[in-house]
Amino acid sequence: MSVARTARERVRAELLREITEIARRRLATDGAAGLSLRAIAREMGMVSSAIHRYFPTRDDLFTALIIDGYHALGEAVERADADVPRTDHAGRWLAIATAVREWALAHPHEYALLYGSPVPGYRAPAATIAPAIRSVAVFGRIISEAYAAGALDTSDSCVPPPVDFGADAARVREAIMPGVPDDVVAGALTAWPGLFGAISFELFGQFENTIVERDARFRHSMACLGRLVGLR
Amino acid sequence: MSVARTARERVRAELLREITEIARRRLATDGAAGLSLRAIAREMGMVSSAIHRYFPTRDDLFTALIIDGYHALGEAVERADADVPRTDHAGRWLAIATAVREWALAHPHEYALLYGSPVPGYRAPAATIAPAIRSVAVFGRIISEAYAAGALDTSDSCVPPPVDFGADAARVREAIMPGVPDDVVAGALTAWPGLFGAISFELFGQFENTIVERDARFRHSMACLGRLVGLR
DNA sequence: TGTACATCAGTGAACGCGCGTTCACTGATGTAC
DNA sequence: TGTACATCAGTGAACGCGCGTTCACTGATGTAC
Repeated sequence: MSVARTARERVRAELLREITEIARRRLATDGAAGLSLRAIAREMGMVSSAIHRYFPTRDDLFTALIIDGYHALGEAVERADADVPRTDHAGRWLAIATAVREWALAHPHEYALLYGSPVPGYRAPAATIAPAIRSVAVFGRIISEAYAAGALDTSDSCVPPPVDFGADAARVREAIMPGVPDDVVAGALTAWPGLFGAISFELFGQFENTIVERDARFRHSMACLGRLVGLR
Repeated sequence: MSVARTARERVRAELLREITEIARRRLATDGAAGLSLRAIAREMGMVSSAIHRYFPTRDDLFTALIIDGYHALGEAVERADADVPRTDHAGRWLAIATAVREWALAHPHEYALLYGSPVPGYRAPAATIAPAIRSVAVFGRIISEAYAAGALDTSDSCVPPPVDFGADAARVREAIMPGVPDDVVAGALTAWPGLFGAISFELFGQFENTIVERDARFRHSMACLGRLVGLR
């Protein structure tokens, strides 16, 4: 019964884990587009067709990797946020930004899979949407709480948002930033992509031969972007 | 003599052009990693080996595409800058940012080649460095001229840069931003990657199902990032 | 506890593709006298 | 202007690889009575 059934199921779960682990490692050498089911099967000592028992299709493996990646990043962000006093909103922002960067530096190819160029021929299914939101939801919570606490200094931070931005702002507010007015939402939608711009530039080589003190530069950039939303 | 010699050379130049044109088109369906010399040769009605007369190696084709891409983007940015009165520094910033975005939207796969995930196994040779600077050099010029004209309002724009940032700032100043003090260089190094973060988010699907008014949002973001350097 | 049956994992062969690069070669174009 | 030679473009065959996916199959594991 359930013990015996678990025996088979446990092996299956373990193999699923091992496949994605090898796949993650192979991303580094082959890239997402070059990821090969056959190569993974070979590395596992399996015959090439056996892998389809676990991932019927190459795209299914991608989907699993993407979902895992978003969750891993989201978890790192949640942990980083939890380590900072709730009322230190600027500190929380810096902490989660740093967590994203550190995760990206530690897992550059997974980061590229999530935030780099899309894989040609692959369309992410709906199942990837919810995990994708996990990290940005933490950011939204920080902004919400800071605003509710009256801790945002928006005196000079940004120009007023355009009038036709209301519907988009409402969507964002509803999803991850309850109670926050349009202009703050707009600022947040500059700061958050700004974080990923900074990381992508660093990771994809745009700072090569120019920027050496990358930690310092990053912290400073994040402080600037934080001020833009009123975090100081 | 030179007329006859040009006959052959003109055919060669034309074929080189045609090959890169097909390659650019194929980027859309195959992605950079999937770009195939054989497929290009096929499309040109050539035998597959003939293409090596033009690009000895697949990597040589990549290099050509990257250099062409940086130049095309750089030219678009230069043209956009030229259309705005020299003293309207904030307007020039918005114009070049918009030019980058429009070029990216019109050539998403070339943009991905330049600013997306690196192609596995390909290392960009030194010949790509100079063209890569062309667009950011225009940005640097705008900042330099604005600063020299006393047009930057840095009163509240950003926190002071970290002390160990001096050497990096000096390198940037020397290369593209003559005469500009460290704190403004630091701000510029937040705004510029911020621009690419905004574009990559839009292009790589992070705004899907959320942001509809993308032009408005982009303009607003750029205004915020501009203020961060003191452009207003 | 033992037996009959159903489920599932992994095998091995095959289908039908694709790729980059090399090499000896033919024939056209260009050059020098 | 004409001839001899050198350069170059394109051919076709080959080398040695790779891939995703399907399918009939064996044999082990799990389930129900």
